[in-house]
Amino acid sequence: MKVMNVPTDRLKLAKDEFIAQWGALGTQWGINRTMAQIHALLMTSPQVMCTDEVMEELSISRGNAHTNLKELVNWGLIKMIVVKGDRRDFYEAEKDVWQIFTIIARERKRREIEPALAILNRCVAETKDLKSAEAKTFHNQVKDLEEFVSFASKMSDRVAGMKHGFALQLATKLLG
Amino acid sequence: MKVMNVPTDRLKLAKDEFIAQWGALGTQWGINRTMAQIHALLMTSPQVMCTDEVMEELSISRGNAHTNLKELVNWGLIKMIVVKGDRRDFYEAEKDVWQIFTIIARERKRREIEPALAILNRCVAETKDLKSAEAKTFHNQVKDLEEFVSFASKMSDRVAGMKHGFALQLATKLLG
DNA sequence: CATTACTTTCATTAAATACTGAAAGTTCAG
DNA sequence: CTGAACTTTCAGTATTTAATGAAAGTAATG
Repeated sequence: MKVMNVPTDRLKLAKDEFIAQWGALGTQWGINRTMAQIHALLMTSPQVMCTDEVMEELSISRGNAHTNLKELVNWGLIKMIVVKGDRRDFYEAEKDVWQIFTIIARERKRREIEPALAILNRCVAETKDLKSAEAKTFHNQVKDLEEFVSFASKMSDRVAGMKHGFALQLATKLLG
Repeated sequence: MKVMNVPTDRLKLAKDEFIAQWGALGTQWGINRTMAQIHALLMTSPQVMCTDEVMEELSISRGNAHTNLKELVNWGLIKMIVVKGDRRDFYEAEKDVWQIFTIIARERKRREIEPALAILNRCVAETKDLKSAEAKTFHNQVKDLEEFVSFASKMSDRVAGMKHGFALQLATKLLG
């Protein structure tokens, strides 16, 4: 095996650390460990990678690599790349942080906010005409929640739809 | 058993639906089902409730109820209430949606953003002085992430620290 | 059309997470 | 003190979620 020079070795250590920790974080985020690790790996890889390289690098099975690569493609966080003259599928991560942010925001909205809104709307509608004090408490609370979540949802669209520069400008004003 | 009138029955149905669905949603949010259900139950309850009432209502064990009530108190989403002349602990949920939002934002920041920042900072520092092209790619990507996450963290503080009215005003301008 | 080089699926196994219920702990009243 | 009424803990169990690896599928090549 090739003896690595010091800088490369330190890079490898930092990268492995990053991948491992990002994976652990993923679980906090409701994303599975492997998916987060693959994302970290591809995001910091200067080249596109094929399935076998990912398997090798992370010591995971083919099925696992495949499932999670597909899921990342689904989210839009990575793209499949065809290299001509090569049958293998290669993958490349989106690297622009603002893009990554908008993709994650969109996906979280779809998975977390929209179902919540659906439930809230239904519960508001189902109790609109009830007259008891208890029913009114319930109805009002759910309506407040519904209004807030609906509002948050619109805000999220608005912010994620901005160009990076504009968002930054707005935010700077806000922080200033 | 008492025969319920129609409105009460419809309320019960809506409430059960709300609790069940909110619980299911909780799992998407990385919160466990029971914790989300208890939260939904207390948030829409006109009165404070004791452990046994929660157990009864949700058909869960004492241990489970206890653990999750504690966790909700920890988050600050519910408060323990002492009723004098009664040894039992009662619980009451925070009902103001803006308060709920700021509590959840704070908690998510603590659990999701801060650990991420710690890792990113470390990886940036560890690769600052490496010279290879690959190291530079890694360093730059991680630095971009670090800057973005740090920025998002500050934004989150700023927004969650606002008074509801002010946030609303700002947001209205943004949406308008 | 048969071989090769890959991708995809899926039944099984493993790991992580949540729940139960009984036992131990605490507090207070008599 | 003692017992009653409640809270807290935790070992064991159940449920849920993720990973494996082998088998099946697909498509390009000669």
